[in-house]
Amino acid sequence: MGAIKKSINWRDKVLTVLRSHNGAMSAYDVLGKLRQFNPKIAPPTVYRALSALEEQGHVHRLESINAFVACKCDQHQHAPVLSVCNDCGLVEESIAPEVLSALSDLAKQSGFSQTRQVIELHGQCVACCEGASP
Amino acid sequence: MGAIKKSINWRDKVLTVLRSHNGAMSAYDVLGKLRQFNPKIAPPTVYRALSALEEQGHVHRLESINAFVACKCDQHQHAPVLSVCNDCGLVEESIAPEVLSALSDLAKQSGFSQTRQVIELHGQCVACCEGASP
DNA sequence: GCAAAAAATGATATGATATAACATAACATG
DNA sequence: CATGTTATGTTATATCATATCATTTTTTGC
Repeated sequence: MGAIKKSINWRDKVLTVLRSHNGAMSAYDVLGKLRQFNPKIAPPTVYRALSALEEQGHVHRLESINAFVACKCDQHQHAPVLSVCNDCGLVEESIAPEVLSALSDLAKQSGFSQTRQVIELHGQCVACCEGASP
Repeated sequence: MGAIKKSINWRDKVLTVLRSHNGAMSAYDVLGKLRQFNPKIAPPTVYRALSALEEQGHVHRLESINAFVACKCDQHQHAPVLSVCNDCGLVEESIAPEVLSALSDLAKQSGFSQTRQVIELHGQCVACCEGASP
């Protein structure tokens, strides 16, 4: 009984924020958005939510730009290839079994026991390619 | 006009420091080492040297751990696969044409014009695999 | 040689990213 | 309710990186 302060589920809010963007967001971008609701929210809260979401596969971290993006397929146990457009910031997520198997072969050859793959491409997305070369 | 350098060449020193380590070093690790010679050296100097070395292909940046490693083959135009041992920190560098071509195929399919590839594996190196499973 | 231009380096400050450490609150369970 | 577990809040700080502008060095053209 009594006035129980219900805890806020930051994971859901973080995920909602990420899903409302096409491109990647930094943790502090997310923090900024969340502060619109609760000005007192601190970085660890966001990072904890992001870590949990990443473990669950709802969010991917873009290692090469220190940013995060909502998973768009929500369906895979495999590492995605993340393609980042230099021009518009769009992030495409691809499942690429052939890339992964080539990596497995490589690892096997050198006896490296891989537990995690980071595969990121930088360049121009279709729209920006076309727009840029008239 | 000879190509003789008279000022301190931090690039060479940074490269020497990196080459003297098997694993990756953070920029500030390198900075620490260089301060043994010149206590006044500042972060931008190190980052500038690292950027130049990376452009020249003498150094690779490990995006997923914010660290740097000396290139061991010094011979390629192609993006390497960098495998980082979680246990001992060793970084292996591999040339993997099949991985790259699988990535090219993928990019072509989606119309993404790739200009840079980041491919990093995390796991256990051979030595640590064997050591860890008696 | 020497001055102007270009490149590299030095120095200060700050921005951006991320986590350690500990406190408090919520919740499940016997 | 006591207890253990997990999530969240809070403070502080660690870590990574660059903007900016001053100074020095190197190159270039004569």
